[in-house]
Amino acid sequence: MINRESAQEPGTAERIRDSAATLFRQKGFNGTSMQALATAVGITKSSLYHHYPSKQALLAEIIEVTMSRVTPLVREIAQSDLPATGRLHRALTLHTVESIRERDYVACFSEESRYLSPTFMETHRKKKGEYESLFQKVIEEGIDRGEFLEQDSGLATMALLGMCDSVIRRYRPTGEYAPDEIAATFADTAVRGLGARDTERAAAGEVTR
Amino acid sequence: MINRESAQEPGTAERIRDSAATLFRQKGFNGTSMQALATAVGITKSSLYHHYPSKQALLAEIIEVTMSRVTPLVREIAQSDLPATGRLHRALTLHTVESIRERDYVACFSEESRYLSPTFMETHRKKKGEYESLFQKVIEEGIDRGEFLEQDSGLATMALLGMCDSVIRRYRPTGEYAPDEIAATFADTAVRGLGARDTERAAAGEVTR
DNA sequence: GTCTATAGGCGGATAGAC
DNA sequence: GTCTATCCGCCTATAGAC
Repeated sequence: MINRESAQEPGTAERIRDSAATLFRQKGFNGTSMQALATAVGITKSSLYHHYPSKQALLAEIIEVTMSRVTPLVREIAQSDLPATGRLHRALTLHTVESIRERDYVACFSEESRYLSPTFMETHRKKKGEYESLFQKVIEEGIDRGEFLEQDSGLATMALLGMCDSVIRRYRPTGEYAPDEIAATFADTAVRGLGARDTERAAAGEVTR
Repeated sequence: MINRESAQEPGTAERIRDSAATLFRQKGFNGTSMQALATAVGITKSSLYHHYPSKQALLAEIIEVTMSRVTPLVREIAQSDLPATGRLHRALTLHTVESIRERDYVACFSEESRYLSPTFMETHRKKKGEYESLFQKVIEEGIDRGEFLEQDSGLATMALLGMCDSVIRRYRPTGEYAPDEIAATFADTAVRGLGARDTERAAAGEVTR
């Protein structure tokens, strides 16, 4: 049994998905036409519909693939054996690095998912909630153990994920900052923002990706 | 000389602008048709063009109005006589409260400005840079005076503004949090994230709006 | 699996009457 | 300042040949 997906040559469906993610991030979902996508891929507009039943389904697929890939990685960190401070730092670093490394896909997830039709949206909302609750639980544990200051964990989760998500809009690959540098700095600022005592030790458990 | 703009009854141009801001935030610039806007205002599509020459000009006007209103308020705080920590806290609180209170307009500024045509974009980029540099300068002063930890002020500005901007996407007016509460909490988290020693004193200079 | 051709509607914008 | 009528191009999506 050969696993085509994880292998070398990308199939047409995957090339379409990649180009779509890039265009959706650059021009927005509603600013990208199927014609423009077809041109980018190098096939005709009609051929797209052989691989995906609709533009909506294509967006949904991009988002789904992203969630399915990143969620387990964050879950593993969140459920590991470190102090909450270290787990939060590692999870946020991973989240931020992925947001830069796979920015086309992640941008579709965080910026363009609002254009999902009601059917797709329902599924998406649930999975996104589960993903963010991974972070919130770590924050709650950190508060309970006295690693972080007493505070509302919902607002804290909003603040920290909002901060890290912003790299998608603000990061420029030509810029002066390396992805790892940004991710580490953001995670530092984040855990310090919750009132963590020893940011240094938290950073020690950094992910290298 | 009567100032029409600041008075009671909004003219048609202003009603169009308000409706447009609401729709652009909800459905996105490219997801909002001139027909939908006309219906929301209660006039015909053609009548819109008597007040604004194009959809682009309408978006540009919304963004311009927002910048012109908020920038002086932040500038006054940034150039006031408080320690950097207090100035940053007050400025971020104002920024966040405004992002909630005038979310339709601010969302057009922060989320939809990317759809501006090159002509309008150039002007916008400059003014946005000036606005954000107000925050960056306060952060730099805070670092120089030892109020904040030694760090890259550009990344810090990205992180903090990204965090506060996220309320636009994440805040739900039906939610459990009051605007002031969110703004104060975010500002607390932000200045703490830079390593400010006394967040309490910073919060003392809170804005009430 | 890709193509040509086309359906059928909606997009932004304009002309010109009142 | 608002209307009706209209231009024309582009939109998503489908039919059906190869």
